[in-house]
Amino acid sequence: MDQKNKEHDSTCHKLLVAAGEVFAENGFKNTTVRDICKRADVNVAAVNYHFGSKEKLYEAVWENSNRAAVEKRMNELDLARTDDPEKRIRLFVKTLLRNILDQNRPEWDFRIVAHEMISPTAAFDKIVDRVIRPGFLFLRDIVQEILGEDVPKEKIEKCTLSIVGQCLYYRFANPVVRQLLPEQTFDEKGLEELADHITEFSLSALKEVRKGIEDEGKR
Amino acid sequence: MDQKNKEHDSTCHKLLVAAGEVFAENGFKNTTVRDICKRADVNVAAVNYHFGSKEKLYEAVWENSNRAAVEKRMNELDLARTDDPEKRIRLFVKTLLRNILDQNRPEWDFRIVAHEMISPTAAFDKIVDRVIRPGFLFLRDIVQEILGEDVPKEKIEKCTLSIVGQCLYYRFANPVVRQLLPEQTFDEKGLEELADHITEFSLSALKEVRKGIEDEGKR
DNA sequence: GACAAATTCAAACAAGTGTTTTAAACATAT
DNA sequence: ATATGTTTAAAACACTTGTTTGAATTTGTC
Repeated sequence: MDQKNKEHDSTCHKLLVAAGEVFAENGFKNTTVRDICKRADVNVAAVNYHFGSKEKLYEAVWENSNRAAVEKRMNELDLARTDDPEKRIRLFVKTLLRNILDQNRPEWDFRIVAHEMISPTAAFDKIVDRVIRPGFLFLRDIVQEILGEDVPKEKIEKCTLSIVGQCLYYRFANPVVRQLLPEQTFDEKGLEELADHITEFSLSALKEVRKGIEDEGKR
Repeated sequence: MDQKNKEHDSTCHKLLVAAGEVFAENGFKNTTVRDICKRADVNVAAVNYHFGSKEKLYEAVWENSNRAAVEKRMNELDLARTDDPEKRIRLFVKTLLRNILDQNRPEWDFRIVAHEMISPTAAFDKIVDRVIRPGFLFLRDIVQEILGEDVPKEKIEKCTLSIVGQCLYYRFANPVVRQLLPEQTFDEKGLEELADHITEFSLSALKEVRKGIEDEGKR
């Protein structure tokens, strides 16, 4: 509502920061405005005064955090425009894993996405259109390039999701992974190894898929 | 608490059924005992009378649904004991997808699991030990068999998660998939195609991984 | 049928929720 | 300095939450 005040310790700004953290931890419904205000060190009434309602604060948090995050991610992806497709996939996987798993950068965007996934709010459509679909299309085009022109659209899309699925599993099922594979770390080294594995696994599969299509073409 | 009453229209039983559905839809925190009781067509006090608390009802729901589900799933898997590894993977993928995606069977177990994933309750450890780990080990052994003895444990585990990751992505990110790929269906035909794709993709990758290991061994 | 135990029910309770109110504190411009 | 509009603060409000109460009803047993 009142977003002109962006100074670093204005009530507005403190609320946006605190709300982002708490929403990410607990989801929309499980978060109380009192929790947010306590963390922001701000009066309870501030939420409704500055944003109108808890819901509008949620939207503002998303709107605000998203702009920067999406921009950054698209920049990371653009870095890889010039390389050959295989290197681009490697970079895509690596930056995706870093974005969703690196514990050093408190990018809680993805935690909010995870919550949205099972109980969507009004923000859901925006999320898909602005952060998920661009990444999907980016990867799809690379897969397309590797598989060639003769591969049906559906196959390309399924292969694309097979790649992102391998990555996102570690985010969505993170507690499971930690219990199943206690020795797996998510520091720089762990992420690197994971990215290498997923890339190798996926490129191997893509290569075979293409071979299969070509053989089919010859018959 | 009082689980001797298992007749199909006892208050206890009605509560367990209704609670399962509502918990699956909304998670633990977002579910109200009044919602549950309304759906069960039962008085509000019944929850506390029969189960002691909302929390104990949640545990009872899990305990109850789980026994049958796990047993069924293990039976499905056992069916594939005799076949060759590739066929076993195909069957594993197919039954997994069916369990988590088939909209005809109201197996809401996985929806509860999804909720547990982002805000775990006390039930989480049981979930991993009783339903997730057995499936993981089952698949891991097949992957082991395909890749051979010389492959390091970590590689085998990563490959295993690459396979289940492809499947579970369609569960966790289901709303995204529906928006990204509107033409993808989850009926019998759609699941079949999906299972075929994931199996083909994964087996291709595994084959290449093994080849890579063997080549490395020769050097 | 009568008695006791188990169960159901409507109502109320205490605690927690988002929001509103009212007044005080603050800033800014004349 | 005064007046005006903006921001903060404490308290209260209306509502929902899980839970409890105590009476009514059903059930089981002799």
